[in-house]
Amino acid sequence: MSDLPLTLTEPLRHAAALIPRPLLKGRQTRAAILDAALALASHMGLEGLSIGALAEVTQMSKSGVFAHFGSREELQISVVREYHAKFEAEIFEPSMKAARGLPRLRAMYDRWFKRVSVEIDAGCIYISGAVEFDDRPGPVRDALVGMVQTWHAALERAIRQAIDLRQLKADTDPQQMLFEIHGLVLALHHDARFLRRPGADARARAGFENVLLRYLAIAPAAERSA
Amino acid sequence: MSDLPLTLTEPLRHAAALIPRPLLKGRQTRAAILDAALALASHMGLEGLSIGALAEVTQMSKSGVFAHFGSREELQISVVREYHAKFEAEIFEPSMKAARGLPRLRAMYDRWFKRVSVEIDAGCIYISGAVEFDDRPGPVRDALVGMVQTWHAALERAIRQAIDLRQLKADTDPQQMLFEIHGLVLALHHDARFLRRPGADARARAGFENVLLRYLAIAPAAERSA
DNA sequence: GCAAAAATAGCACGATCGTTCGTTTTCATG
DNA sequence: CATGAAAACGAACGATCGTGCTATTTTTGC
Repeated sequence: MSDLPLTLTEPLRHAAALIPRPLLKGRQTRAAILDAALALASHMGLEGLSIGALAEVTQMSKSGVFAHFGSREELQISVVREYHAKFEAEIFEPSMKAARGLPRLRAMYDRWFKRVSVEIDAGCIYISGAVEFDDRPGPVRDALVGMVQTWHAALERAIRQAIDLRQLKADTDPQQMLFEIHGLVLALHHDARFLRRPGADARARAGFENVLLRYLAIAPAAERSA
Repeated sequence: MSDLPLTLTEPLRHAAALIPRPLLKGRQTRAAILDAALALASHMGLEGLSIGALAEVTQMSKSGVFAHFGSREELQISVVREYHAKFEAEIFEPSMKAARGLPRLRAMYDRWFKRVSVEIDAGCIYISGAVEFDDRPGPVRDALVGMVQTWHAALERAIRQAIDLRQLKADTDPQQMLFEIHGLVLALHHDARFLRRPGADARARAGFENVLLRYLAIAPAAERSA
């Protein structure tokens, strides 16, 4: 029930995994369940996630799985949080090692982009969740919205820094640019996963360069890539 | 079961409604059910569409509703076909009255765009269906893919005509341009319906102009709009 | 209006859903 | 090793799902 503070980053999650403290076995099976739930939700969507199917996959009883979350809704929220944690660890944080401004924005887009297309089989829960819960109020939707906004804010920050560094035109509208970049990722997700059109990732890359071209302060030849 | 030929446009649907021929009452209640199903699927998704809820809404018995389609899957396919018919009638066909090339492309985008954002409450089934069925093989997915491809082909045709008419640069890659435009619509759907961000439609319009700006053969000042 | 046919209702089925409760097993620790 | 707590199980619940059946009602063609 009370599940660590509501912070989006949940910094304690990994710390608790390292220290062999109480680590009451429950926490690690909970993590295992969450792992399976994440995979399941990637294929069936958050709404398609069922406790019965989850119990079968994890070789547990339904009630055993259920006890870890207290309700289906809490399970869904936990899955969203878990996805967010992984997204931050694998997409956001590594990109922060790139230099501020354009290189960092590029790094973010590259990793985001790969997560949506190339990556083996996992569908992006941010995208599928957005469609599933755009009409369905409640805590699951709220959690999803919050985390997507966190990611968008990070992207917008990178854009603003690129403007401040004179890499992008001074009159660039960060939200407009973000909108266009986000559209490319959504189109990639659609074409690659749904239409299964080959070459979608090349078009997403080209699209990014095209967007950049429009907002870039100087000729592309002079740009330095990390 | 056998439900008129498999043609995507189903030209007989309306014709049958006009001629007071057999018009076995079943057809018109079927149409009423389909209407309700369309509204329901717009909110709950195609997977959230249940025969029980549909029976309640239409004030019929479950078996009465069921009899019209023979299976849930066939109901879903019928909903997809119905949506496609409406989409063609309200988006595609009116746009064909615009002049070939750029004006027609603009008309298509405008109507598409309005359908996704402004329009009262109906979520776009092409978009939600794409996410729901990207991982789920079967006839519903096949129907969806076919109809989305039909629409994309129409857009691509308009782009190619604009190239032939020298309105767009000769080296324009139609699929690339389509990809970018499609992304704008998806981003609009996401920002307007999920994030409920105000001004998303303005950004979608601006994005379209930006894409156009890149592929336009001549300076935008010289362009004539219908 | 009558008979044939089509449309709808009523009922029941097996399955699965989320959830509850009481028991049993497993674990962490004195 | 003993003991209390935590974790997992098993069975059952009410609800809803899609889908068969068999009546019953409504519509259609003559």
